[in-house]
Amino acid sequence: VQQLNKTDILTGSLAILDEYGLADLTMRRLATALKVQPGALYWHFPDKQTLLGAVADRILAPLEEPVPVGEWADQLTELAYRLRDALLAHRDGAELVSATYASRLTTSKVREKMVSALIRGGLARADAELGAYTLLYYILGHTVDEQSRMQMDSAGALPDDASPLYETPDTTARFDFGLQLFVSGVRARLGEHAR
Amino acid sequence: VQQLNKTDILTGSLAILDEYGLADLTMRRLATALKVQPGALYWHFPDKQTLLGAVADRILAPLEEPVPVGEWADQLTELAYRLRDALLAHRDGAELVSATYASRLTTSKVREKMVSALIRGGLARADAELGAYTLLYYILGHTVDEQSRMQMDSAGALPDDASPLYETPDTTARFDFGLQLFVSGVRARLGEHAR
DNA sequence: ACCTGAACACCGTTCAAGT
DNA sequence: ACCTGAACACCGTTCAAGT
Repeated sequence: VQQLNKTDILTGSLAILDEYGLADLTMRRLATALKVQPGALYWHFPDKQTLLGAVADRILAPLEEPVPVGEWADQLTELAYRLRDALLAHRDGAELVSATYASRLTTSKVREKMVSALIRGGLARADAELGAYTLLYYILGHTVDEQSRMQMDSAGALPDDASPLYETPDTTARFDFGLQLFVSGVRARLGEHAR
Repeated sequence: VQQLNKTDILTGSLAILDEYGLADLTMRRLATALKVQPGALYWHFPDKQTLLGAVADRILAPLEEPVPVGEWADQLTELAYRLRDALLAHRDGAELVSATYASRLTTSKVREKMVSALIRGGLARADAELGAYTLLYYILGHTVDEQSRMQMDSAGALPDDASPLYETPDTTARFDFGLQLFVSGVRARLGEHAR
């Protein structure tokens, strides 16, 4: 740890994120962890927002992997699961991405891949764009909720086996519900009914 | 403005929100606006989070109004539009609600009304609950995006008539797309095809 | 080019003490 | 019961000055 570079800063950011959460990911704490003065970070990144954007990119890196060929609906489902997995892979990952990716989402690779899948499915370009946004909003919203609940539960140290029975225990099934609802909606729009 | 009460505080909060935005809605600025010391606010609200929660409730108050009788899909559409309108009625309204309502959403009236509509439509209770979440996530995500874009545009003071042509100008139509996609998805799940 | 030292202008929250 | 005064423990950001 002699010469600071962007990669070190991002790695340090993810370490703090995973161990202490988004609220503790401050420029000053990050600087301390990197054994550097707070001002040093500003030589590499213009401001905190930009840094968080770069962290978000790192979190979403697994989505660069090409999705296997197949039916459009399967590809879409695959993309959705990958996105959710990437967000869940880091503490507060969903919150960070949805907070910093608000408008940058427009230029994200995931979105483009979803659009292509929808176009191959038969949607017009304009509809495919709107559809991709719809799915993205759902995935982010659901995952932020799921993750915050997970963390609340583990922090609450639930009284023994009193796990929340009132909820479907299988969060993946819950996620899949909305996902399949979306796919069904697209199918209906395409005039398909079978499957 | 002699004796401070919760209502005054909430009204003052909304005033700051509308005029300066969520970032400027701080306990200290609020106190100054109310001609009071910051500590005074803590006699009425335990912390900022709770205060913001109460502000969110005020923003969503219009949704208490009973929704007219009709087909379930129409009721759902009506609820969705009302929610969006309520969020758009205040600067950063969508952001504030989606940030503070993360888990409180579970106990919101809107959600319950959506659930009832979906049950009347024919979904099982468990599916109706999941469906309501799905719709809610979409509405919040879409509206946060829409509102932030609105504010970026008006701040950017677009070079004359160079309004964003690359996007569907009608944001309501964009919103409706995802909404109808959702309704179609539910219909498909119900085994309906007509309409 | 890259970082330190030190400051600036803020935050949310607490709490004794006043009325 | 309700609020003030004053502090505590933080923030993000800037920038002259050092190497």
